[in-house]
Amino acid sequence: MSEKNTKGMTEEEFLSSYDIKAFDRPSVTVDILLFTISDEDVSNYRKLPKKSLRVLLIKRNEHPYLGMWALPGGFVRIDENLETAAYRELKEETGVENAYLEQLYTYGDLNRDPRGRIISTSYMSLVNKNEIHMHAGSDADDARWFEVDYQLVKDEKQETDKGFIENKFIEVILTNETNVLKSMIKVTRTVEGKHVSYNRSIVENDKLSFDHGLIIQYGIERLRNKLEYSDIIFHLMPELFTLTDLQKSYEEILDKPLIKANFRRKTAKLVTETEHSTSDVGHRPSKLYRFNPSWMD
Amino acid sequence: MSEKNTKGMTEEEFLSSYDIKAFDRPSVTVDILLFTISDEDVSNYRKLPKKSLRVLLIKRNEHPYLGMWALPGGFVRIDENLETAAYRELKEETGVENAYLEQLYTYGDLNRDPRGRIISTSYMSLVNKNEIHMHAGSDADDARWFEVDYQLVKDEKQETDKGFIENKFIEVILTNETNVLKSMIKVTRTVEGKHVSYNRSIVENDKLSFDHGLIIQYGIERLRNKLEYSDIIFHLMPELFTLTDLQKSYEEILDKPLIKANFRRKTAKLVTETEHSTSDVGHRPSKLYRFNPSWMD
DNA sequence: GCAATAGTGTCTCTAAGACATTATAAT
DNA sequence: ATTATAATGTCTTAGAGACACTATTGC
Repeated sequence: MSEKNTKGMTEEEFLSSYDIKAFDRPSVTVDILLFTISDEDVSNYRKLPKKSLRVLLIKRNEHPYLGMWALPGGFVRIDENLETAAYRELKEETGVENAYLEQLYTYGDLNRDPRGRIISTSYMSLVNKNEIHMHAGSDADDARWFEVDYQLVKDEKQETDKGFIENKFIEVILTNETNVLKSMIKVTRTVEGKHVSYNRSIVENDKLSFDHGLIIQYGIERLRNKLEYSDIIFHLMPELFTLTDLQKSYEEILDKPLIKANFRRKTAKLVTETEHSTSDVGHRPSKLYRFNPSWMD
Repeated sequence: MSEKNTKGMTEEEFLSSYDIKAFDRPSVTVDILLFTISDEDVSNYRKLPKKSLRVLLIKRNEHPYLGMWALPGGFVRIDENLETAAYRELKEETGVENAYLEQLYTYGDLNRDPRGRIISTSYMSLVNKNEIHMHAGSDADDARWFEVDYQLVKDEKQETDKGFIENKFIEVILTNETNVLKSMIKVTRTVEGKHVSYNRSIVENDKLSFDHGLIIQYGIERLRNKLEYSDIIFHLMPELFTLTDLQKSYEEILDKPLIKANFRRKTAKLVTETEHSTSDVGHRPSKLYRFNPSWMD
């Protein structure tokens, strides 16, 4: 097209004279919230192992937050897509190449990073523990899995003259053999007449870097919601699994018990029975199932 | 904390020597997807007006995409939060100050903007038509509402050796007294074994700038989903409304008819009856309701 | 009376939830 | 036989969906 702008310039003329660096720009990073489910050790030979939801964190070996724990991530290169950057970081930290990856939210507050104005897009990734081959990357000499604990601590509601303010305090506790990290998140819902607004902030932070507590809390919420209406759980499962495994995984993430018969009815269309079954488990063996990706039809 | 890094620097020393501009950085913009619902003119004195979902677009008066239509938005300043930038742009373009605003998605593909590497975070805003006082801003001499039409044109599924590929073609048509804009979006779902991936791309674009067709399509999907489990519809409604108004608004967004009695049962807890009612409508008057923000309890 | 919308009653069907019963492996 | 899990049956209840019927206004 050879249309001209108000200064009589064609598109080519405009673009060649356009200096995108004339304005000061923020830096952009990606942060990866990598979840997996693993089995805890069992005491009794005939008992099944308990499932535990875990998140991968990296011990920072540089300022700021030196020695504290952070989500894997890093700067987006000028010549790579946002999603490509996320996949690259994921691979650098975990060796996983084809993992499920979903964009979560972009954090852009002014003072979230002491190094300067840094905007970060967070991604959630789900992997099955068996498919990970960890090898510490260049800026990650210390990557570890942390067990996730999530609970609503307080839910208060104050009446105001025009409506009300509701504050939910959610505590996220991340545990490891040697570390306990905590973050308390305040989710505020302000209602004034028909105007509603939400705000999330960190009110307490223990050994977690940046605003990563916020990202983790948001990610857990997203994961829980998506469990109810999507099939993402299967990214956390191995190729073959028992229905009890599947149920325990749901229960661990949602943090509530489910009734077996009902659970099986609801998930029946999502899975396909295979020829295989468990053996040597100290009790009745269980059929193994696999995910049925055509369940939507 | 006075811990030192591997080079023996304290945090202060590190930060003062840290040059965040050493790496080339992208530019960051926000784009606002502003929806409203308006009444179409009526022919018959006793008939109610039809509802129509509309989106605000701005005619570009500069390269690139000179003369085409784009979402309102602009560069994020180095000294403002991401959300603040979105609110600022929204106010500049529409005069609306307290509107509902929700982050949608961040687009970061390499070649989405011919001016250079630009990453854009999109926001969805919902306003009631009565509360808008339009006044064209500096780089927006031409802001107009477009009626939104959205339809699934084709849904094809091909078997592959390891699974299948599903392509959905969705056409978004934006109409105005003088313009018809179109965008065809392809949503691809690739299933290979248990690995599933999604991809969205524009396959046809008529008079719409950048990847804005993609943003609009995604926004409509988000809006539809949220209608089902949240109360955002009320941001599109006036202070007082009839249940029929509310129902027609749902129907317009979801693009399907609802059954009155069922609709009223389901929305009953979301609203409060008032003393007021309509009058001079050429048929039985209707009670007016208002949103009940405490419906969650 | 009529056109158009307002508002309510009720039947059916499905799915969620709760609970109970039977089955089968390892020791 | 005991223990722990596997697998299925069935009753109840809540809610979605479909449809029918009555009510009220302006002209």
